[in-house]
Amino acid sequence: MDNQRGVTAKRRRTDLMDWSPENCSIARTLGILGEKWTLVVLRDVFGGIRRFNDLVEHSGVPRQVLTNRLSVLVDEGILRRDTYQEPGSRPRPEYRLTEKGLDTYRILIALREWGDRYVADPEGPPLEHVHRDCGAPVTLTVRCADGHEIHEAREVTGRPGPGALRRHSAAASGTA
Amino acid sequence: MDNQRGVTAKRRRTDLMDWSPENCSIARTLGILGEKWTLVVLRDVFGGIRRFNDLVEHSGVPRQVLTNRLSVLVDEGILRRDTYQEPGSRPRPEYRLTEKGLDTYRILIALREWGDRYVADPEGPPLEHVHRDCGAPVTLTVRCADGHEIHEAREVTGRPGPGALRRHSAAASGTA
DNA sequence: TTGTTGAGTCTGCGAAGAGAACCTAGCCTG
DNA sequence: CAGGCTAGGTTCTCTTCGCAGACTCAACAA
Repeated sequence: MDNQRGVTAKRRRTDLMDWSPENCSIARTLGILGEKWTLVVLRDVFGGIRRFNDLVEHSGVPRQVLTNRLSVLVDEGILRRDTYQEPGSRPRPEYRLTEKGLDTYRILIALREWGDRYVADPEGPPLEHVHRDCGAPVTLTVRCADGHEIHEAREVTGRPGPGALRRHSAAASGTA
Repeated sequence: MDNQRGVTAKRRRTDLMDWSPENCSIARTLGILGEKWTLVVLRDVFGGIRRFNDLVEHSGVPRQVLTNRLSVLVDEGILRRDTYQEPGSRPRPEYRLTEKGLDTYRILIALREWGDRYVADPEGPPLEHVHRDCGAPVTLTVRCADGHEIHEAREVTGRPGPGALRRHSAAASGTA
């Protein structure tokens, strides 16, 4: 349906438009972690809060939503249900991070760093991530495989990877 | 920083329980970026897709939701509404990242990395972030201020920062 | 004037979220 | 062994949000 002008494409489309977003890792990750309270729950579990009521109390998640999120996270293998028993109480479940769950820490650090920069109160950030061994605050660094350190978003660009899929509907603009 | 022995709190509460999550940078960031489609929109804008219909088509966001998200992002100063004019058409708005918006790239990279590792198809990831200058793929590194490179979540721990607020309800455990 | 195009609104239904009350095991005390 | 306590959910109701698809609106072109 492109009324070709001969030379210039009718619209200046980005390359990205030709690639399907259906298997995008970002979208898939958000499909698991992107629900409204999920990352808040993970934040608290990282902080050592592992029990249902503590999570309700601290994170402010509605109980029903927490029930739901916890079971999704367990199903996805991000949390695992463990059992603890306080003396004089019956055994109860607590929620702990799996390896897969632990690996979300970069996401949480990235969110915190952005928030510290743009939406923190003037007194400063309320939470710091520090190196357990030396106590120094940790930060994310972006680096390329050639060892260059990257400081600005503009230095980074996206390109289709090995699993990229062409879109069916995209009538490729003649470019090979 | 361990719980004082003398007190033996009735429950083994984490320190974190005593700190209010109300000014948490992660939660605030999620309050802005955490809606279901917001980061998908940003992903596409990073990829150079800037026009309403292109975003609808590529990202699959429902039009109404896109309208809403774009205006939130503009209000928050993450996107800015710019004007373009195709020859023979009237001026129309396009959406571009501000500095604040560009700075979300670490979040997107963190999400992609996690997704590539845990939810990608066997063919490999569909999208790569590469260094614009040298073409090498970029990755996130976690490092502490003392220069140690961190490879595991367990090496990182959280602690209250300068802006941390005690919770009203938390009966402080005697620690000054 | 009419048609076209990009960028949105309008409408209506179903799904999801927010609160608050209620239920359910074990353990303990009387 | 009845009754209460407690942590961890369920159930219920109400409101909001998401979503698809049709519709509107403002230049510009013919």
